[in-house]
Amino acid sequence: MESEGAKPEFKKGLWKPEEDLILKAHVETHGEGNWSAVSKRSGLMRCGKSCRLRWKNYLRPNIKRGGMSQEEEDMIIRMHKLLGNRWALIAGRIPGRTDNDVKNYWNTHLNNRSPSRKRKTIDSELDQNDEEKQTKSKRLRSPSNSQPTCNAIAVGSAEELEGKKPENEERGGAVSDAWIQRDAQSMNYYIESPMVLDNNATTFVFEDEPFLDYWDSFAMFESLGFAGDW
DNA sequence: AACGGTAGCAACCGCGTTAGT
DNA sequence: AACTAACGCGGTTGCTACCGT
Repeated sequence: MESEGAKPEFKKGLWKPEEDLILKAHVETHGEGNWSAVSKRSGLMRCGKSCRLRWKNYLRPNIKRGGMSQEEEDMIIRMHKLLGNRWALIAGRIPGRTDNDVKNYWNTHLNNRSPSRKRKTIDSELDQNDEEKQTKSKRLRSPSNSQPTCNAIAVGSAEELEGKKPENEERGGAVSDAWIQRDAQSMNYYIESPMVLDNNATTFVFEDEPFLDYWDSFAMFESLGFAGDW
């Protein structure tokens, strides 16, 4: 029962190129932040939230468009194993990719179960036949339609990656620590079922190597605060 | 060629957290 | 300390393009 005129009518739906230009120009001159003021100052009839999202997911510099590389895909898989649905955290490890990107990619390419999308995919068993079906479908269009080859890479724990303990367990879903073995003496984690990929850009861990030695520097940095904890 | 079904992306919504007053 | 506004995140939905029949 909002009285007319009480609150401005914000535009919804897809952004037009000219709106993008306005927003981009505005942010470039005024900087990020204070999104609620952006619509007023810029003349865009979009709510601040919408502006922020558009900037963050699309207009920001260094945003990567296009399909995920095999490296990125592997990274997503590994990180999801660790962190669950913490898309922002996962995206933070993949330069140029946004949480929305990662989330969408996971839901469409990697997560066969696709729980949020209740389309009639018929069988709930999701066996190998499912893969056949998918192969028949649009996945063929994708240049990188190969299934993930990495299904067992997990290092550290979600707490380590975040540098804190999760306040809310249910948020972010299941974090599988089952992959991780910890050496009581060396106090290092080991992968239980590692898969070694010949790829320098990623941080896969060899069976006999303590993961900290291989973890990327950013993660290392983040872990430091936690490392003294135990 | 037309139609229906589906995948994929973009954007919205609701809620929790944080910062400012 | 309490309240409010802004921000950030994850879940969900809408729309469009594409594919198979």
